[in-house]
Amino acid sequence: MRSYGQYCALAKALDLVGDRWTLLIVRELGLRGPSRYTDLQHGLPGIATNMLADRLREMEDAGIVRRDAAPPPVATALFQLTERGQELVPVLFALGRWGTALMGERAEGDEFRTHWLKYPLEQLFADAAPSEPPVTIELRTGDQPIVVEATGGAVRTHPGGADKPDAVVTGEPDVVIGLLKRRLDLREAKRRGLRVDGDAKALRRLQPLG
Amino acid sequence: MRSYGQYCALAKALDLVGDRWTLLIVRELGLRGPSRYTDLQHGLPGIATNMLADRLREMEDAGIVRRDAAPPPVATALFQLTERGQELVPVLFALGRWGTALMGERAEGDEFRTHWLKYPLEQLFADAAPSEPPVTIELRTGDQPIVVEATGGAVRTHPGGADKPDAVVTGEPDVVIGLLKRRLDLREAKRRGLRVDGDAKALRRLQPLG
DNA sequence: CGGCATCCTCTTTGATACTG
DNA sequence: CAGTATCAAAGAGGATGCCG
Repeated sequence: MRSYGQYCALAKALDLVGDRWTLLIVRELGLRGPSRYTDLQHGLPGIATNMLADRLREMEDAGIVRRDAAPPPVATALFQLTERGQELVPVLFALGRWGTALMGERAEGDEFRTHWLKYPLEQLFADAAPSEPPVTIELRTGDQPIVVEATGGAVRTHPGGADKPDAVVTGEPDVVIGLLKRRLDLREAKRRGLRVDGDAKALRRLQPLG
Repeated sequence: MRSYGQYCALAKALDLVGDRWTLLIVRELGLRGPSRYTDLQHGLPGIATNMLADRLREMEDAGIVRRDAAPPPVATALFQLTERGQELVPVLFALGRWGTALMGERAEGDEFRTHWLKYPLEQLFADAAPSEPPVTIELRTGDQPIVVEATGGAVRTHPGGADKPDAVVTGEPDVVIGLLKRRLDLREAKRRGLRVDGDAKALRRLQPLG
């Protein structure tokens, strides 16, 4: 990106991260930690392969990304955020929070990856009953399942299936999100193809913030 | 901007505000309030006139900007942020804070406008002596003077000259900023052409945060 | 003068094919 | 797997013209 040529902190920040795709690459690296090139491509549907290569090089030059040779069994390059790059995560939170208002119906053709839910779930929800025993909810709604845990006041997630979940929620991403954010009630969500197995009351532990 | 086509809050936000210049236009409108087209141009050195017109139209469609006909004596259009647009201000703060680390020497050819200092001064400084009487400092460093007031724990600014300032600081923007952020001491700043008239100790009231 | 619209050039992006 | 090469399309930048 050509520089804005303005002696202003915001403009200087945009000189480095204002390019198309750059902040989404930061999102991927923030969510996944050290990642292979192909994993990044999978998490960035729609990106052209030369774009990803260009951006990673520029971000390396900007001191946001570091490229390491992976240890022997893997033998491939791994990309990860530098410390300076990690400091961009609060920026993602601020922009993402602003963007949640835009997460209504899923537009036709919109891609979805389950791991994108991590930051929203952990940032924009609280555990409604901090003193109760933890609950575990498995969401099945994208390319892979994700486990959501409400424990001690906070919400944590990790990819994959749960061992003995209190509830399993299956459905389209926009319906699952609509239910969690309480824009849809359970009846309406079910009408839209959602299924809840196990204890539906466990869902009440996920308290939308803001 | 073409959509990323990703059902993700961050991607949806960037669909609306990820275009070149868009966030800087939000900065201007946030700093100035309702503004005329030409005032926006002045605060956005380097923007092409068609760019500004295009972006304002897109931002209007996106619900971020409202265009009003000004009341009779002015008889020109005024642009301002909608409520939704104002909600972007925390995003500017997050990105700007990240960008402050990039505010070292002013690169040759970098433009500067004094009013850009408002958010940094108010967000990134505190009043070091909340219980002391207020102090007023006038900065003369860009296209116009700006008054910085430390009062009751907080820092406030407004454009223009002060009535009876405790101190007046004159110099190049990067030197003034370096002094306030304490990357330069007074001796070094003076060597770089800075002048302080009045009570230099008043400057101690401006306490850099973070 | 304020507020754009047009025209043209140059750069960036995107799609696809190909390679070590 | 991890990119590079190529080419077409879209977007940005700059100059200038127009109109109330």
